[in-house]
Parts: sequence; C-alpha cells; structure tokens
Amino acid sequence: MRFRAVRLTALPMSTSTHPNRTIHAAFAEKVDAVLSALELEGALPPGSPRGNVAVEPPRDASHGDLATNAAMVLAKQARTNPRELAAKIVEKLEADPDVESAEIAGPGFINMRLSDASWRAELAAIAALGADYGKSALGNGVTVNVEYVSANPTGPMHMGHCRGAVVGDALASLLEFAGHKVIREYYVNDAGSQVDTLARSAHLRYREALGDTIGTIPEGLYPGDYLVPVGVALAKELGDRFKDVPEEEWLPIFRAHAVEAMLDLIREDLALLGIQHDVFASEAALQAAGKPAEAEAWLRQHDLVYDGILEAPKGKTLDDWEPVELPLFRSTRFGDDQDRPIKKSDGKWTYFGADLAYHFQKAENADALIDIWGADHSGTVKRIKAAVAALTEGAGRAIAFDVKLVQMVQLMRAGEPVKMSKRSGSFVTLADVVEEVGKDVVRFTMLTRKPEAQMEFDFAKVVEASKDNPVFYVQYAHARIHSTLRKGAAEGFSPSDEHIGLLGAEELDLVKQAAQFPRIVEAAALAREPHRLAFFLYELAGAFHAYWNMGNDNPGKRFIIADNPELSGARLFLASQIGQVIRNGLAILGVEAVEEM
RNA sequence: GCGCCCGUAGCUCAGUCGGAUAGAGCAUCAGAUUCCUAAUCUGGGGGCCACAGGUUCGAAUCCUGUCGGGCGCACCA
Repeated sequence: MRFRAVRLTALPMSTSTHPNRTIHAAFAEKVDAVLSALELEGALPPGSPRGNVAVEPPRDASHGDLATNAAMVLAKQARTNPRELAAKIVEKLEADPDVESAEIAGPGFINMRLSDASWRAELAAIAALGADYGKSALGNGVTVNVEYVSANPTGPMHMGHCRGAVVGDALASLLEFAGHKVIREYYVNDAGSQVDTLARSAHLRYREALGDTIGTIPEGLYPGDYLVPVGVALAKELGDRFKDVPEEEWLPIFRAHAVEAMLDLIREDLALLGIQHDVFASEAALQAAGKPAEAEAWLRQHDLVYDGILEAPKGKTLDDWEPVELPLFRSTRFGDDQDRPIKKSDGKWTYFGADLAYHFQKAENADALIDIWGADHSGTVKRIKAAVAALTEGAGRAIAFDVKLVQMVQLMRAGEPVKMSKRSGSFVTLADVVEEVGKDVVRFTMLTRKPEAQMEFDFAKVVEASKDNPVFYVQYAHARIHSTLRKGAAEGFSPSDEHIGLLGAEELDLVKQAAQFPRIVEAAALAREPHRLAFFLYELAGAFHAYWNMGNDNPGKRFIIADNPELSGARLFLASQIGQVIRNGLAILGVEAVEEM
C-alpha cells in the first residue's frame, strides 16, 4: 500500500544538529570509562549492563556537583556490596585532574566535586557556542511530525485552542533544538458537516451583502460577525447569480471560499502567537485522493475491517439508537474497548475513517508522530493509536506515535471565571487575549504548568510586573543583564574571558546552574515536556537575581567594580553568558528576550 | 456502568527513564531596607506526597485496588 502526500506545501529545513559535549556529558563519559577499566581489571564482569547508571547533579547541592549511583546498580553483578565497589570507582575518579573530590555517601552514592577550572571552561563554552549552546544531537535527525491546533476552519481561534497551540509549537521548537527534524502540521477538517454549516452561514451573509434582510441568524448557523466580510467578498466576486438558486449549486463553491477565508483568519491569529505551520493538510483533499478508501481496502485484506453491528452504549440511554451494519475497524485488537466505524450509514467517512488515513499519510513523511489534542478528545486516543499501529506495523514500518492531551484553561478575571458560550458566539478570542496581555505572557503562562493538568489564566495576575509573575521575572533578569552590560560599556568595561580565573564560588554557582541547560533540554525533549524549560528559566533567573541582590549590601559583589577592570570584565562576561542561556531557553519557548523593560 | 487525565504545604504548582533529610512562589510569622543595581531583601513555621496493599537495596514516582475531582463515552468533530 502506498499513500501520496496531499498538499505537502513545504518540507522543513533541516536543523543543524550541534553535537557539543557539555560538562555533564563529559563526566558521564569519565564514569563510563572508569567502569570499563574496572571490567578490564576483573572487578566487574565484562559487559555488565549499565543502562541504569546515572550521572547527574544531586538534589542537594551540598552533596557536590555530580553524583552517580553506579556502585549501587552494579554491586550485585560485581558480587560485592555497593560501598566496596564505590571505593574502587572513587580511586580511579580521583586520579582525574578535573575531579576535585569524590566521596562515598549513604548507601553507595559517589559524590563528585568538579574542579573550578572545568566550570570556567564550561562558561567559556557557553560563549563559544552562543545560540547553539544546549543544542543536542539526541534527535539524531529523526523526523518528527507534530500536529497541533487543527481547529475546525469555521471561525477565528478562541482561547480553547490557545494552550494546545502554544504547547505544540514549543514542543516542536524543543525537538528541533534537540536534534530532530520537525514538521509542524495543521489538519484542516474541511470535509465534515461543520464546514457545510459554515458555507450556509456564509451564503446568508452573501445575501445580506446583496441587500437581503436576514434578521436574526437562524439556530444552527454560525452567528459571528467575522462572516460579514466573507459575504461581502463573495458578493463582489460572484455577483448575485447564487442568490436564489438551490443549495446544491452554491454549497461547494461557498464552502471552499469560506474555508479559505477562515484559514486566513486562523493563520493571522496564529501569527499573533508567533506560530507558523509547515503544512496545512486538507481532509477534503485527502478524501478526494481516495486515501481512506485505500486504507479500508488494505485493512479489509488483512481482516482488520469487517462489516458489523455496534452494541448499544452502556450506562447511557439513547432513544433513537438502532442497530446498523457499518464497516468497523478492529481496534479492540490493539487495546481499544470497542471496534470503531470508519464509515457512516450514509456512506460518508466518519471522522475516524479519514483520520486513520491521514495518520498513515503523515507516517510516510516522518519517523515519529505527535498529536496535540484537547482533553475533550481523550476518548478517541485508543482508536487512533490502534489505527496507527495497524497501518504502520502492517506496512512493515512501526512508527512511534504519541498523543499529548492538553487540559482546558479556565479564564479568570480578578478571581471570577469568565463566562464563555459558543452558542451565543460570546467566546473570548485568542486575538483579544493577545492584544490585552501580549504574546509573551500568553506563551510563557501556558508553559508554566504541565499540559495535562488543568490551569487557570487570570488576566490580572498574568500582567503583574513583580517577582510573583514568572514571565516578568525571567524577562527582567535578561533585561537587567543587558542594562548592566550597557552601563559597563558606558564606563569603559566590556565582557572578557581573560580573567575568569577571578570568578569565585558564588559566581561559579551561577555557571553550574546555567550549565544544567543542555541536560534540561534533553530531558524535556525525551519526555516531550517543554514546560520543564520554563521552570528551569525561572530558577536560573532567580539565581541571577539573588546574586544581584548581594550587590545591594556588598558593593564588592557588583558586576561593575570601578577600580578593577579585570574583575569587572570577568563578571560582565559571566552576566553575558547567563543572558545567553536565558535567551536560548526563551527562544525555544517562543518568548522574546527583551533588553529593556 | 466503562475509558482517559489529575490528587504533593492553607492556596497555585514543580519534582530528573525509582535515589540521599520531598521543593518553589503566594499567604502567614519574625527581622532588614527607602540607598537606586527601580519594579524589595534575609530567615522561620507549615507535609500521612488522597487511602490501602504490592514490586526492591531504595517508591511522591512503577503495579493492583479503593476514595475524590475533571473530561469523554453510538455514525458528531
């Protein structure tokens, strides 16, 4: 079976993966080398699996810079107890000039302190890599298709779409930064009954534009004003020849026009958030190209689609339920609770029937798929996972597929919920919110909670300029760094790595915190959780502000020391690199790193 | 009735493929500060990680069950 791409308007540019070795990766390799040496000496059986060996910063900084559980994980295989094995590991680690100290703690942890020189080298590495600092080769060029937003093209975007849009976009950027090729895709549901409703609503506005009195918009049609200009445009372009003719004659034409107009609206809304998709995939085009039929034929051939009758839903009474024979996909074979119809009794494809073919099409151009959905679609996750498994495994190429559910956002205004009603058309649009609070606030706020948790979005809290507001706090740190650099320049000081040997423990603590960035990027990418970056940035900003505050009481801790150009240069260099890391992180989240506030 | 997500401090939330004494902000309490590196600072108290079992050197984290909240549950999208 072979599907061709439908309207694959653009292929993503390949991201340059930048395999830079971070300090954490370098020390993980050192530990690994020690273990290999121990194998050669016979202290460890050769080929001991090391999958569970971790080298990471301990939770409690007083334990040192890095800790490893290697001795505890491998003690059993070495037929010894963890502390004894740890002693052997420690002996070898201590021989490394970059290891200041290595100690055994608790049940067999090994705590390491790294030399100041290695932290200074990491600081220099941030400067050398600049915007590339933190990039990872983790993704290994694997192409990931991230499908997000995919709102029905029946009107402008409202706040219900916003969280998924931001999370999806940040995730896409994160994966790119971590070495993946990414396709940002939007699935356009332009084949269902909703776009027919849209077409009828547009026709009404068209008649209105031609002078008909339309009165109140009938129940079941979209009442929003945004269709008025669509009607005007249609009247201008088509004249009055579709005014009094049967629906069959104008519906497809009006539908196509209206959908295109709505997509323009949506693209504008997305642009306000800084979001741009690579591909808008049309459901109608997919169907016109016969993709669902191809999928059905293939599935029937493999006994994965059959004609059957659905059982009546349990725990719910439906007055008009009657048994009907439909083509059903055997999703139960892949863990779903029920087989699912791919066609309706009128012969048209169900949403699922088309979606199944659509996912297979995506799988043809990518190695892994991610869908970002609203939590109200949680019930359909199993069936689509089943479909992807059936189609891709059947085609001999199993594809990693992940559905991320994004919970609803409760809009609040000064503690009171904002009422939204779709029926009356009084929903809060995304454009209104962005206009009121700004793109950066919307994006960052949406990323300060894990997506699967419900969240509140309070207009009042979110624009507050204080340290209680994470967006402000992080941006302020960056702005503060730049104002310091400006001030330094005005006084004749510029950042320089010449004397970074002058930086002491408190300054290096800042470096240690910033040096976590590459790890956080990888962990967030693996977990597909961009919000981890937001928390990291908040903490890094906090550490920077805390250091800054020391300068209030102790002028010797300020960045600019008038009579000490060497130290000033080194500290400004430090500040500049902290700024670089904040900038890199904010760039992934799509939030501007402002230089002034 | 079934499925998915969630349950961590008074509140809003983090918590690294299982790791050491479970963290942050708000609120509260006690101090500092009115200087300019504006849009505060330092510190304290506060926890049965919903509950009960299980897995193992070790569980907030994994598994099972119970309770509570959200979302969804014929061919809609």
